[in-house]
Amino acid sequence: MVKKTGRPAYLQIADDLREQVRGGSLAPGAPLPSTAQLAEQYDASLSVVKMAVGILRNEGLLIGQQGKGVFVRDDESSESGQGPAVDLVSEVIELRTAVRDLSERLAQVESTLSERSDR
Amino acid sequence: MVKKTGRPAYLQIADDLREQVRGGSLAPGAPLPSTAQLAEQYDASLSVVKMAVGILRNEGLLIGQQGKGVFVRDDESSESGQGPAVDLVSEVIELRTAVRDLSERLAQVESTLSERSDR
DNA sequence: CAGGCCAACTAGGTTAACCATGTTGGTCGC
DNA sequence: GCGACCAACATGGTTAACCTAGTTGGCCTG
Repeated sequence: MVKKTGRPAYLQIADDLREQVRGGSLAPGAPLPSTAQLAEQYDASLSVVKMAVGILRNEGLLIGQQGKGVFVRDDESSESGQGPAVDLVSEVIELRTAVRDLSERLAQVESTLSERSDR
Repeated sequence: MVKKTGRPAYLQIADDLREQVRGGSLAPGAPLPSTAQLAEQYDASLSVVKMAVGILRNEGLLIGQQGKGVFVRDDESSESGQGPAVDLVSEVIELRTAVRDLSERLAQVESTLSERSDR
């Protein structure tokens, strides 16, 4: 499953899961496959899957419950008063992570470029 | 250094570093201590330090450069507060600004590259 | 002295193992 | 039947090891 692009596997899986949530393939409140099942699906190790889930958990997109599983964040479950639709929120989160990733990569390119022009 | 609170060590370290950046103790563009040094400072393993740095890197707060070190991001314009539940409208505005900034920087890099390949 | 090579650093990705903790379902004894 | 227990599963945190790759400085050779 993991493509041979330079992008690390755990980010690829995180992107894919984020896309599934945003696209509705994983509905709010729905459980994700277990870590072991995800590892088999993506043909990846348990470690990278745990990393990917950890990222999305950190972003607030997923909520893990020990002993039960990992679930797509549900508005009602997390907070009562809620504003915009989940679609918009997750899309903004996705865009934000994409922008940050691009920003970092560009900064690295710029850095190496300036370094080489100095010498 | 790591307190025995329920909060995991890698989050404690990430919080501490984030606070140092926000408080100016780590100036924009300044390098962080190496992973090994941070591990010694916090009396933690290399793994948890790498996790903490990875989180802040994912947030866009830090930028890692292989072989050199990890640096505090100096670009203040496209950096948005990583606090969750930010107003969606302002978030979109910030993202739009960030995309425009990235486009300009990318164009600059591309032109530099083409000039260089011409000669 | 000049240039190249190499050893010692750096970050970063991946994997595997161990442990803690929580949930669930089935079985066994009463 | 009912309750207690237990095995199997789940997430989550931590650690260690191995590998890739980039940078830097020093040493050695020509």
